[in-house]
Amino acid sequence: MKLEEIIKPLLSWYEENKRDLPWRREPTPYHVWVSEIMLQQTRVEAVKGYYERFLTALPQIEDLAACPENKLLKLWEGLGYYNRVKNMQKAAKEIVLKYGGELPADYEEILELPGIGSYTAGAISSIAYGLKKPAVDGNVLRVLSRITENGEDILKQSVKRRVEQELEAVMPADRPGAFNQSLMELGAVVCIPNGMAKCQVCPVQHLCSARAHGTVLEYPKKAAKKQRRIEEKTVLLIQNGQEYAVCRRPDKGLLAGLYEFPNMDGWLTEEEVIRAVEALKLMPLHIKNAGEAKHIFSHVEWHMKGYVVRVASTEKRAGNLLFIDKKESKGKYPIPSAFSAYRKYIEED
DNA sequence: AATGCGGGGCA
DNA sequence: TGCCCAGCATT
Repeated sequence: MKLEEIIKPLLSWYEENKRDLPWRREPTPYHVWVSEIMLQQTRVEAVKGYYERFLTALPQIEDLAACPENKLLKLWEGLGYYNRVKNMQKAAKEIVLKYGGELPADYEEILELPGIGSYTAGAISSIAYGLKKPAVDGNVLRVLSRITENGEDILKQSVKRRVEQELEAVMPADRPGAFNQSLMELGAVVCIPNGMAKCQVCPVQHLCSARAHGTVLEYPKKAAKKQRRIEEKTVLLIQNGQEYAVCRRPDKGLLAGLYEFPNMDGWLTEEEVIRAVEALKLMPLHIKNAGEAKHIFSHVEWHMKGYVVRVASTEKRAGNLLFIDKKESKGKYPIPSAFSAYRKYIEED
């Protein structure tokens, strides 16, 4: 099978079957960029709402460059991988300074921007600028590994690099964006990752080696993942009248720069919690169990026990704690989904 | 080359 | 529960 045989059937199929997605309506470089960053390791359905809200709040690259960080993270709250949006703002500032507020129409220059790797650079180059550059993501690697029955580990960088070279050599110069999207679209709706691939409706089924041999479900091959570690935490919902305590996480590492409820490593007893609160120069009045919760990240699990602690204090700050008003703070502080089980304790009554 | 980085949907 | 998702940066 020659790789270029897939081009015509894929393009025809794509024109007939492509989904109506928000970022396909007006594919300006900025729009394509925002959508591609949001779509990194994130499903289309999860992105749709965020995409519309983000562009309504920040319609131009200049708006993104000038946005305060808390507002920026708030727009991303719940989407995950928060470095994506921080890098996007860094890039926006560079674009304003160096390129007059427009993304450069050049693959290598786009690739230099923070948060943009070969996939995203290829997607922007091909979809927004019509440049002949491949956009090889997980979908593309899966589809091609099945068509060619290639048993190499698609997580290896070397495999991705070779696929990029092979595609660039054969992809159509007149419709690079449609070609790239046709491969991804096929992976998303036909040659799907979980469950049964819909080979009966596949436009390249006659070219697919795995289909011919009944081995579709054996591809793609991937190396086994490392096991997650487990962390036990005690989460405090510290209430002082109409205010509750939050603190900002460090600038590096997990959930960097987001806000959280004060918490400590390990499971503390009520007595230990009382003493910990006193150590913060707060006077505990009452403590109540807030139950257990679990949150799973890709590389770690949090097993949390929560306590509601009512305190007496006139301080706005205690240590690195920040007491914020239940009403006034509404929508201001980005708090990750890991704490969603405990939000109800600090919402308005 | 290996690891860190979120969150949710689905088999 | 485990797997995967329109990946990238850092080490």
